[in-house]
Amino acid sequence: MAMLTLATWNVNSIRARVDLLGWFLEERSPDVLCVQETKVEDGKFPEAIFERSGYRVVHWGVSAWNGVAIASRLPMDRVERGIAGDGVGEARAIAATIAGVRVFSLYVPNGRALDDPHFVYKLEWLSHLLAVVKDQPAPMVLAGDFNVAPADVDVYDPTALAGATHVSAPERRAIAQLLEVGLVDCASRQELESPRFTWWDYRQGAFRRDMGMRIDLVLASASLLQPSVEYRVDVEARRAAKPSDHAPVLVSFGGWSGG
DNA sequence: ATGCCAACGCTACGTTGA
Repeated sequence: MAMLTLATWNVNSIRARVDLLGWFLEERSPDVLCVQETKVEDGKFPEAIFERSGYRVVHWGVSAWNGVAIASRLPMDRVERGIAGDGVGEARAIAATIAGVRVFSLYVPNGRALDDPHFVYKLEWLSHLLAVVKDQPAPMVLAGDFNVAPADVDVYDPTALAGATHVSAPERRAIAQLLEVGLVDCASRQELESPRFTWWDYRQGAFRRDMGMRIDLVLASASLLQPSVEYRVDVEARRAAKPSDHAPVLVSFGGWSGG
């Protein structure tokens, strides 16, 4: 079988995105889709969206906040909720093994402000993630909304964002540490024509003005990117009616094949 | 400094998001 394509998408409520998600699965048809911010409890999760397009799906969510899922056309093994696999705490991580690759769908805490206790929680959560990655044998893929723009080029205006979350040194250090233990930021191989940003605020016509940030990341074991990799941001999904404020990111891995 | 938009929930406006 040919290379596998993985997508990640913060849908900002899966029930509000049923039609657009159905379109995405049919038109883009990734082998694997990592979803964040489903904002729904497990009992009300709309599994049928995935099943009618030929996907199986695993989800961890609670009412209203957070919520993560992985949908796959291939079998999923060793499903674990939470980055410790303990299924406690906020529903921000779910993992499964697909065709020999450990896949994580991640929704990193926002942080709110640099002097907010939630920011400490964000850094601790990322530190815990690093420990999990160090213990996890390659190959793996970390996909999701990291709520960190790794570099100044990943935001529309670094000056305007000075002092804000998502761009601070400790947050960027946490991402750099993930790269130091063997993961590669797939956007570093992006096609020139792909838009850079993955999130644009709903307000003030930010999308039209391309006032965005790249905060949705796909970090993968280096072996998966050989002999080839393709990366793109699906800006059409952000341009659609009733969009999420995030666009999907799609990565095709030459070093990952199923079946 | 705030609202600008969107989504949620014991349908009404406070909370969260980034």
